[in-house]
Amino acid sequence: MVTKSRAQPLLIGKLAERTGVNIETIRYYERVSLLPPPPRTEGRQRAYEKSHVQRLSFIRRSRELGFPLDDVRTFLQLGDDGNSNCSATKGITLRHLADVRGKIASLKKLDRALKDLTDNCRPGNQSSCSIIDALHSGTKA
Amino acid sequence: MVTKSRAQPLLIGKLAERTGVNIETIRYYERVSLLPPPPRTEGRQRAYEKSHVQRLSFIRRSRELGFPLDDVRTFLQLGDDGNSNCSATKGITLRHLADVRGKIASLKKLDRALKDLTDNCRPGNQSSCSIIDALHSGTKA
DNA sequence: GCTACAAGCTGTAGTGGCTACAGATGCAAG
DNA sequence: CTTGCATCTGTAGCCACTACAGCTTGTAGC
Repeated sequence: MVTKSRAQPLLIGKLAERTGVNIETIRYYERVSLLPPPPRTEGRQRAYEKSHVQRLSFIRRSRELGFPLDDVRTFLQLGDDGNSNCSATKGITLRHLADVRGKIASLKKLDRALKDLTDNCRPGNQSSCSIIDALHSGTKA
Repeated sequence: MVTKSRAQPLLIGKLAERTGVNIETIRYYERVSLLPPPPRTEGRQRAYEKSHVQRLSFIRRSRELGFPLDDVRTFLQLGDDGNSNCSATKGITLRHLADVRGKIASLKKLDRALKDLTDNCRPGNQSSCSIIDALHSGTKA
């Protein structure tokens, strides 16, 4: 068994497997300049290295936290510049948190409205439907 | 003062004003067969009637409740068929409600994770940023 | 009638963040 | 040599709009 002194590059399928990111998505990230174009093999296949695994994992974790790609790009640039400008990062994160909370609030309103609608709906009893009626009349329940 | 025995048709701008739906959106709804093509004036401008106001308001209320256009289309068809099939309507609404609740749940997870991230972040103290660090290392806080 | 200008028209492209092809290569095993 | 999988490029589709370019129609004032 020969021990390799250097890790050899990963083809895109392996990178996808290690990071849990779809192959098509990886190529998409390259196209939109989130992931730098990797070196290629002789046969023009992408040959990734450790740094790509790290960068892509970073992107994936950011996406799992719901950051838009533009924010992820900013995070990456801050990192690349050496100064991971902390207050800028915090600002972005706080804005995103506010956004998430706004979405929760409006979804909760929907939840209540939809619950009212279904609670008042008893199919089979009458010819009309209270949900359809509500949508027609503009009343909330 | 002459009283008109029939309401005269609305041009698209007036319909938009009355229903609160964007003009471009109205034309879009026509294109995707949510709103039937209205008769036209001599100059080929859309001339809407009361029924269009009602139908468009129905769509707007459905959209405010977050129903996808396909669901709205189904609701409208049920109405057009005369039998506003109540159990079908309720089924769609319950599915949508479940969807909304799923979204709330995942946004709440995001909320917690983002809050942890920002709580632990105190800019200015050190050169690195705990948020960026967390995104790199994959820890939750 | 003429001139502005508003309002309407059609058709197309862009948004975000992927995802799904089609059709052409690359590459390793049998 | 062939099979069959992986990868390649480029394009189109998803959702529900929104924005724009470039045109025609309608209206109000002079």
